[in-house]
Amino acid sequence: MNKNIRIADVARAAGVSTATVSRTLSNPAVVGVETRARVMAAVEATGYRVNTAARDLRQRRARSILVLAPNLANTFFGRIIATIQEVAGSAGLSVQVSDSRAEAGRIEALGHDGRADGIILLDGSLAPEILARWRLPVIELCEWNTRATLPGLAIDNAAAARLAVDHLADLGHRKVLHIAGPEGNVLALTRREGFLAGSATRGLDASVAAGDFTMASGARAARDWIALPDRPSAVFAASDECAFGFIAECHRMGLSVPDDVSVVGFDDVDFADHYIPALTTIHQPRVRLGRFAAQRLIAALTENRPLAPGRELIDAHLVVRNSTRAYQR
Amino acid sequence: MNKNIRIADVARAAGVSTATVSRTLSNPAVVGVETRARVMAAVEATGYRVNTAARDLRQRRARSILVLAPNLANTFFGRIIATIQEVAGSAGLSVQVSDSRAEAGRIEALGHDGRADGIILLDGSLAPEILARWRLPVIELCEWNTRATLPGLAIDNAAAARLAVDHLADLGHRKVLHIAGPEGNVLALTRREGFLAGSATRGLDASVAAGDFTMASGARAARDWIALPDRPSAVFAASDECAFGFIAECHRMGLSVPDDVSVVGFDDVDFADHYIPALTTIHQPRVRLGRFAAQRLIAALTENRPLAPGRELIDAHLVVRNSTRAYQR
DNA sequence: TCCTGCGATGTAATCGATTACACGACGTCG
DNA sequence: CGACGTCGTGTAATCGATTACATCGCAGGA
Repeated sequence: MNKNIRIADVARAAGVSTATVSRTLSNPAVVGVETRARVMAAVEATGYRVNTAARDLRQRRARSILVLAPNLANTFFGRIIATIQEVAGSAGLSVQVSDSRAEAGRIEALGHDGRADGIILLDGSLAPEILARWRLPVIELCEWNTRATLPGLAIDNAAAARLAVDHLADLGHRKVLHIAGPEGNVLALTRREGFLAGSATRGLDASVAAGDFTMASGARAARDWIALPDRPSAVFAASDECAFGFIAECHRMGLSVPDDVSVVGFDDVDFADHYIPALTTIHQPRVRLGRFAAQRLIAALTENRPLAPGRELIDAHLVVRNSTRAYQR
Repeated sequence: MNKNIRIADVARAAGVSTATVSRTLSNPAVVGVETRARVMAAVEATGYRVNTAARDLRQRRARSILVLAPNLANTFFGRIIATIQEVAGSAGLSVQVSDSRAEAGRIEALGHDGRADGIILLDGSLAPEILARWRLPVIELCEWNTRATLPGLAIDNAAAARLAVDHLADLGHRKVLHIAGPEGNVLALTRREGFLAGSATRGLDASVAAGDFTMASGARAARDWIALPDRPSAVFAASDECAFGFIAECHRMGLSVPDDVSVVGFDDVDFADHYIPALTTIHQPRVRLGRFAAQRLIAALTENRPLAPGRELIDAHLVVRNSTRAYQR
C-alpha cells in the first residue's frame, strides 16, 4: 500500500519546496504561473492527496461537524441529517453522526476530542452539565433543554398547535383530545400548551391523554378513547407516528377515520401523504431546519467567530388531507 | 478558550515526561503504580483530552469509518446507520456519513483524505473506477455493483422473492404481478429474477411492471394495473414504499386491499406493521446487516489485516400480515 | 566484585502539512 | 545610481501525541 505519497514527494517531483506545493494547493494566486503548472502536473502524476490529520493538527480544526440525535433510525431525523450533510459537504466539511443516548462519558468526549469543529444537537434532553463542558460551538435544532441557553433553531410549536386546533374548530368540532408527547420533553410541552391555549381561545372542550410520540402510544390512546362515555370527535396527536398508531387501532376496532373521528398529526413525515387516509398534519420544514442550522454553524466556523446567540423560531403550516372532516350531527 | 491543554501540561503537573503520560493513558500496565496515580490525578486536574488529530497523524489511522448511502433520508438506511454507529461507537470509532450521489471527485476524495479507515458502502451503483482507486477497506452492504468484487453482505434477494411468490401461490393466486425496482439496480434485478423463477416453478401466470422503489411508482403501477382487461389478483412490489403507493392508489380508485387484490412488499420498514392494512412483506434484518458489516470491518481494522474477501448472503423471511388473503372465486 | 537483565522513565525523532520569516531578483522612482 | 517595494520561493518552526531507543537503578548470579 503506497499511501506514503507525501507533499515532499510532490515537491521533489516538481523540483520545488513543500511550501510551494502547499501554497499551490491552498492559495494558487501567490504562486508563479509556470511553477503552479509544474506542481499541478506533479500532483496529478503522483496521485497526491493531502493528509487531513496533518492539516487538521496544524490548523487546529477538524473540518467536520457532529450531529447528535437520540435516535438515528428515526425518519424525522433522517432528512434533517441528509440536508445537513449536503450543506456541509459542499462546504468541504464532513459530517459525523452519533447517538445522543450513549453513555455520558462518551458523549462528553465528543465535544473534546478535536474530531469535530461544531455540534448540531437534535436532543433537548441531554444534561446541561455535559453541554457546559463542551468547548465547541453548539446549535440546538428542533428541541432544547430549557435549563440551557445555547443558540437554537426550531419551529414555533405553540403556534403550530394552535393551527391544528383552529382547523378542528373551523370544522365544527367542540370536544377535542390531544395525545401528548413524553413528559419532560420541551416539544411535547409546547405543543400541549399551544393546544390548550388554542382550545381556550376557541371555547373548545379540551382534554389531554398521555403519550410518547410512538405508534404504540397512539394505539393505547385509541383504546382509552373508545372507552370514554362521551368521546371527543377530534384528536390532535403530538406526532405523526402517534396519529398513525391511533388511526390503525381505530381501524382494528372497527371505527373509521375521518368518519368516526378526525385526526391531526404533527411533523408531516413522508408517509403522511400516503397513509390511508392521507394524514392532515402540521408540516415541519425539515429541509429548511437542517439547512439553516448547518449554514449558521458553518458560517460561524469559516468566519472563525462564535455562533450568534439566541433562539430562532420559524413558521410551520398545516397541511389538510383526508384524516379530518366536518363534525357530523 | 483554553483548549491548549496539551500532554506536556499534564506531564508538567505530574512531574513526569510526556512519554510517561502517554503510556499511562494507552498502556497503564507498563507504568509504575505510584506514577500512574500521579498522572491520573494530573489528567483529572487539568481536564486533559487527547488531541485526536495529533494521534491520528502519528498512528496513521483515523479511528473513524465512513458510511456512504445514496439517500441518507431513506428510512431503510436509517436503522442500518444507527446500528453501525452503535457498534462503531462501542469500539471507540466514530462514524461519518455521506451521500454517495455527490459529485464523483468528492466521493473519490473520501477514500483518500485519511479521514476514514474504512468504508461501508450502501450503494451498488457507484462507478467501479472510483472504488478501485480507494485505498481503504470497503465492504458493500445490501447491494453491490456486479462489475466489482468487493467484500459484501446482503440478504438473499432471490430466495426472498421466491418466499413471496410461494405465499401468494399457497393462497391460491394464479395470476401475479411484480412491480420491479429501477433498471440496472442489482437488488431490483435479483428480486425480479427470483419472482420469475418462483412463478415458473409454481406454474403461475407472471408479469412485471416497471417501477423504481418509490411510492409514486407504486401508484403509477396501480393505475396501469386497474386498466388491465384480466387483472392479476396479487402483486409483489419490490419495496414497501412501492407497495404503499400501490395500495394508497387502489384505495383512491375505490378498490380495497386485500379484498380486491393481495399485496406483498419488500423490506418490512417500521410502518409496514401499522399501515392499513398491515403489510405482508419480506423482512430484511437491518440490524443484523448493519451489525455484521460493522463488526466485519472493525475486526479487520483493529487486527490490522485486510477484509476477508467474498460476499455473504443471509436469510430474510416473510412476515404475513393483512394485505394478502386467499384468492376469491 | 562485577556483570547481566529487567523494570521504569526520559530523550528525541517522527507523523505530514502549514506558514512566519527570510531572502534574492527585479523593477520603479526620486 | 541607490533605496525601496513587490513578487516568488525556500528554510525551518510548529501543531501534539506516540514510540524507538537510551538511560538509570537495582536485584540476583557467577
